[in-house]
Amino acid sequence: MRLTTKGRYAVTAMLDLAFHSQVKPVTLTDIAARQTISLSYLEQLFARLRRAGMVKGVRGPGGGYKLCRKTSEINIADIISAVDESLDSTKCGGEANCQKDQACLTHALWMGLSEQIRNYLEDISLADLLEKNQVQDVAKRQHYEVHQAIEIHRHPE
Amino acid sequence: MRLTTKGRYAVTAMLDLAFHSQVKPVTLTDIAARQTISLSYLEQLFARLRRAGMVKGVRGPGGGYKLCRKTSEINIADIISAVDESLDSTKCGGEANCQKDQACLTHALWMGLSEQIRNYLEDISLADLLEKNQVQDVAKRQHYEVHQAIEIHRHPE
DNA sequence: ACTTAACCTAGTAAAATAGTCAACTATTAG
DNA sequence: CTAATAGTTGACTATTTTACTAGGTTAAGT
Repeated sequence: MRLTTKGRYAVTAMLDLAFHSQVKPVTLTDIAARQTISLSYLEQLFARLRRAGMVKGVRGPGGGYKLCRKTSEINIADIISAVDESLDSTKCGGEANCQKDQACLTHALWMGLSEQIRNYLEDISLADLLEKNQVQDVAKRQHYEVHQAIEIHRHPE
Repeated sequence: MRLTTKGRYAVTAMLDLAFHSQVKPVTLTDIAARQTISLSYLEQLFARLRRAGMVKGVRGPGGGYKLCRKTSEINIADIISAVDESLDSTKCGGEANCQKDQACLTHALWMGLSEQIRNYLEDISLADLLEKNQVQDVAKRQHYEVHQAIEIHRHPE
């Protein structure tokens, strides 16, 4: 399991979706605006998330995306796996033949680490994250920030 | 702490160095040949490892690199930190202002994960890895593999 | 019909990764 | 001393991944 910014974008978007889609579907346009991620990049990410069966797209006006499962049944490891092409960190895909049909020196190390990270992230669900007060606070602020985003950048000449 | 192939290369090279440098310094040329990493890429990695005070270069004939500390005092997290420029996985470098001076939604998550991974890797020293039989076996095989690399790929016509 | 928003394709800019090349310096064996 | 060794450095190239843009098509609601 690699850890890059791509997975972070996906988790952030899913968290935003989980928070805002309780009533009706959420458009990618909204997520893009709130999380400052480009719309088309979100489309790419959500195409993968949809193929992985994690979200469902609803077309037409009033449409958007919603979660396929409950927030307590969606864990972070799955989200990252869905958007990350090569989810093995061992180069040989667990085949242990990275180098001339031999296990590479650090093969066991990376397998162990990969498992460790996966275990950690599998135990964290979107629901867990939503429960945390800090996240809710941030999300609320992002909800209303538009109205207050002005009047800051005025410095004396 | 990000996890990419770059860090893996560094750990592999350091492990090779730890194994072979017990008597005399090891040249990057040797490591490059054994681990099939390009010499110049190794030079880049070892330049960073040297600046981080983990290895020492010995010039002239019979020279090469050797470890500055004992294998039991070099952990994997330090190696990865040394070669990886941006060792924070939070985009804002722990400043919690990734987005318009606010903590991003997933800030706490990535901080926790980063710490988790670091803890895991800090507890593993080069000595630990060397002790593992599997690693020693592989290293020995790599020592002698040249003599046996033929006669495999003959299949009946 | 018209709008909305998912869905899809192709391309592209920027960054990180991986590797190359060439010049230079310090060391040491002979 | 000299030549060979091997680290040191910087600039440069190629590839891949990441992030984004532009343009469409399709399905659903009004």
